[in-house]
Amino acid sequence: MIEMDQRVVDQQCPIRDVLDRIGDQWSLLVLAALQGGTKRFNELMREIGDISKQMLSQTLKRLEQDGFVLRTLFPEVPPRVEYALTDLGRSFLEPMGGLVRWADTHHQSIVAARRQYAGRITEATA
Amino acid sequence: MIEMDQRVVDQQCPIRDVLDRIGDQWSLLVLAALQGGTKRFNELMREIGDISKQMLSQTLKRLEQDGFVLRTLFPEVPPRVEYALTDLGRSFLEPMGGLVRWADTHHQSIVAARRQYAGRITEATA
DNA sequence: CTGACATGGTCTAGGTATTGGACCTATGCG
DNA sequence: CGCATAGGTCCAATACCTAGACCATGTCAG
Repeated sequence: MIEMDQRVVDQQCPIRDVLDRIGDQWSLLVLAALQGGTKRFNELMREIGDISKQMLSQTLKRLEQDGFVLRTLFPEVPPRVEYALTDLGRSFLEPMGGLVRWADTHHQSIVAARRQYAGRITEATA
Repeated sequence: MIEMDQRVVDQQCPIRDVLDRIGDQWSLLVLAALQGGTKRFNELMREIGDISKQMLSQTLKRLEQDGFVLRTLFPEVPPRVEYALTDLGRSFLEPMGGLVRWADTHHQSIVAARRQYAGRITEATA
């Protein structure tokens, strides 16, 4: 069995703490976007597409706070702000890569499961 | 570089689709709880602790829909329902284990980053 | 016989989070 | 002057989530 035990479910555990942070709607996406290199705020907005300014701002703030991302403000006008992954952030790309590879490999099974489920529902209500 | 490219950020891509599903507040936790074996509804409630019935119900329904979890209803009174991981669900434990290991290893760095950030803020506003 | 209890949910009311859009700063450009 | 630009913040409206009441039905205590 994989090294993942009861602690995951314990509300006080470090793993839960980390999972709660990255397990939100946007953090993984922002990290994925930054994986391509340093990016500016609006660049991230465009790239992710359907994230609101406020959420992007908040997500970046939390990622910065937790040490995944480095924020650099160039005091020009209009201001320029660059976001880049820290070493910690880059190290996170590895387990995240595993997740992404899994998603890529098993996506078909998931789509199939959804179709089958929809089928079952239709049957049941018919 | 890890095999994770621009597609991650594309809203139509399979990876994004999967990430959106597991990237909610509870899915990972439920999967972690089920990793220990078949569980009943209230057992999951107790184990996770701070999840509401509605969210647990909804999360389980989605996980079932996507083929991660198998739901078995025993038509007794009071009804008994058991939730177990499918093969797909079990296969997901592997990349998830990577994530958990990373969290465990780097938690200290994150806590340190938070402390440092708090320090900086205090400085800036002082 | 009456009534409480148990399970696995669903429904509703109220609170919290998220969204889209207006607005702000300050300068350069026509 | 007046608009554009970059990176946000603020607010109102909306979506989401929570706690708790409620449902069905059979079993067991009294």
